[in-house]
Amino acid sequence: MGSLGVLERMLMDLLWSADAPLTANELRDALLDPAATGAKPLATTTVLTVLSRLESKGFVTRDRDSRPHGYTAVSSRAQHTAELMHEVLGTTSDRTATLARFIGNVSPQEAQTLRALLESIGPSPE
Amino acid sequence: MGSLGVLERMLMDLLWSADAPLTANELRDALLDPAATGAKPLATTTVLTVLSRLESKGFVTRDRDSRPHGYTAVSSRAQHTAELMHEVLGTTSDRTATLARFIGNVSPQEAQTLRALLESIGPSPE
DNA sequence: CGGTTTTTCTACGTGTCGTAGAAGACTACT
DNA sequence: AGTAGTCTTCTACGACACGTAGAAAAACCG
Repeated sequence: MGSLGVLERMLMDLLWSADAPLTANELRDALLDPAATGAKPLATTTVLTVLSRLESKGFVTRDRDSRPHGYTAVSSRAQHTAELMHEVLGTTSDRTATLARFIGNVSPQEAQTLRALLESIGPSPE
Repeated sequence: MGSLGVLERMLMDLLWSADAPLTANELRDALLDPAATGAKPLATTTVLTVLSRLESKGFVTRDRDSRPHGYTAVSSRAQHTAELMHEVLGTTSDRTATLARFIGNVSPQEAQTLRALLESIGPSPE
């Protein structure tokens, strides 16, 4: 599946949370900031390599003109996750049954959220 | 993620479609049946190895008493897929936004299905 | 008991990912 | 423009998951 490794995932999380392009060094530093709980410093090249892989997988774009290349997530975290969910859903032939199990496990609040979302998409035909 | 390899997936598909436990040889044969389009025969041991891995991952159980061990999927395909979807959903912090994107991409028919399912789970207030 | 079938153990090749050094390209400052 | 510093690319290696399967051990059947 189009899943991500651990480091890849951490970088994507940072890029998703950022509202502007980030450079490799900014990302490397950001990986140490929070708590620094046993966080070992990564080589910049490590970050660069992973960013390249993410680029070739289509998850990030880089601005090749600005010199410290700025990296940006292609789609939002929500978008990406939703796509993954659809991908997973697509692996089954029994979509309705799957959705039933899926719905059967959401919290009441989320059920409410879903109802609202379905309303907004296309008002329920009475 | 708890995803499966190609062969693992094919075996799970067979087990999910079966209503009775299958043996390794039955599974190996089943992998050739359909079309046989470039399907190369697998060694029985290959199937056994993968089944063992699937067992240790908790996806199948085997009946160790009957002699050609009978293998059975632990949960239905729908159940498994739904769990995967929840797993994916759990990787985001922004669950509502993710659900919004998810709902935004379902077909109208499926939206209808979802409405019905949400109704049955707990009638919409009002 | 002996042959056949089944299971377990072990292993190897490939692909992906984390990791990073070395070399090359680019920027900036003097 | 030249040199020092920074950034990127190239290349590589170890670890792990998975597809693949042989060899050996265990169990079954006649």
